Amino acid sequence: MWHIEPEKGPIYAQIAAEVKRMLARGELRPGEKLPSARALAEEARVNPNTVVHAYAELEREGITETRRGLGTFVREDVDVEAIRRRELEAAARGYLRAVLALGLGPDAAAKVLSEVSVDAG
Amino acid sequence: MWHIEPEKGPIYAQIAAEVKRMLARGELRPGEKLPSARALAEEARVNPNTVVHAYAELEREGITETRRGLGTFVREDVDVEAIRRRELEAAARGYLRAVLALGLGPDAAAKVLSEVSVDAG
DNA sequence: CCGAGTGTACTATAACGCTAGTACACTATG
DNA sequence: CATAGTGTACTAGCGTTATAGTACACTCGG
Repeated sequence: MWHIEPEKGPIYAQIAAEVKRMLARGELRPGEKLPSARALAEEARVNPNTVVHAYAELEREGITETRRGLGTFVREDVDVEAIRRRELEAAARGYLRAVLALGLGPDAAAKVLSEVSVDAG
Repeated sequence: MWHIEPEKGPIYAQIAAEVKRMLARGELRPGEKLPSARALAEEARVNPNTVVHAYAELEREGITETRRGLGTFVREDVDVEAIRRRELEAAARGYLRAVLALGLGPDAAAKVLSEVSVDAG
């Protein structure tokens, strides 16, 4: 679950993104407690400071709240659907931008998308 | 043309990617000379060393060749279509992976793609 | 031969992300 | 009160990326 790829950008950002994805998938719900910074750091083989950084980022975005001595929790009032939509559209825009930058159009974007698979190759 | 966004990953990687995109779009052809490191550095408001780094990366990938005292050139034998295809599929796979990570399927990926536009929002 | 343009090779500095380690404050539970 | 679990706040060091500056080697054209 908490597997980190050091090659793909800042670790703290990956952790924050994974939390958002878990919310979008329903594996994490409003009000639920996230793993403690120390626990998640150990599980993901990462420095506790890095997890703290990730949690701070999530709090900055209004997704979590931190209760000193208690832990970090998903806020009760998060709009999960909005988060999913936002992440989804950001990914789609990024893809579309990349395709246009290659001099091709939305049609090509859709076509290639239907042809690829996620595994290597 | 050579506008760099410091927020989006290593500058040298952005420069290398832009060269590949120009190849894919036909704005740069096999045998053509790239701007000198110093010239491109000035135009992109970037350090010459950074451009050298980018060109070295392109050479490592077999896309360019460097002739000392002359400049850096696109190799005559580059397969432009292969580069375009590779970049395109990499983008598509990245998008698809992101959508699947959100707990949705290829159908949703296609649907959202058809709805978004590249400009903000 | 000379000069301009080019790539190459260094040194040094700085910011950022990450790691490592330590100490302290707060909360709940026994 | 004592303890365990938690968040918070530091200091220090490392590697990568980028900047700045300098010097040198090569190629071409005049």
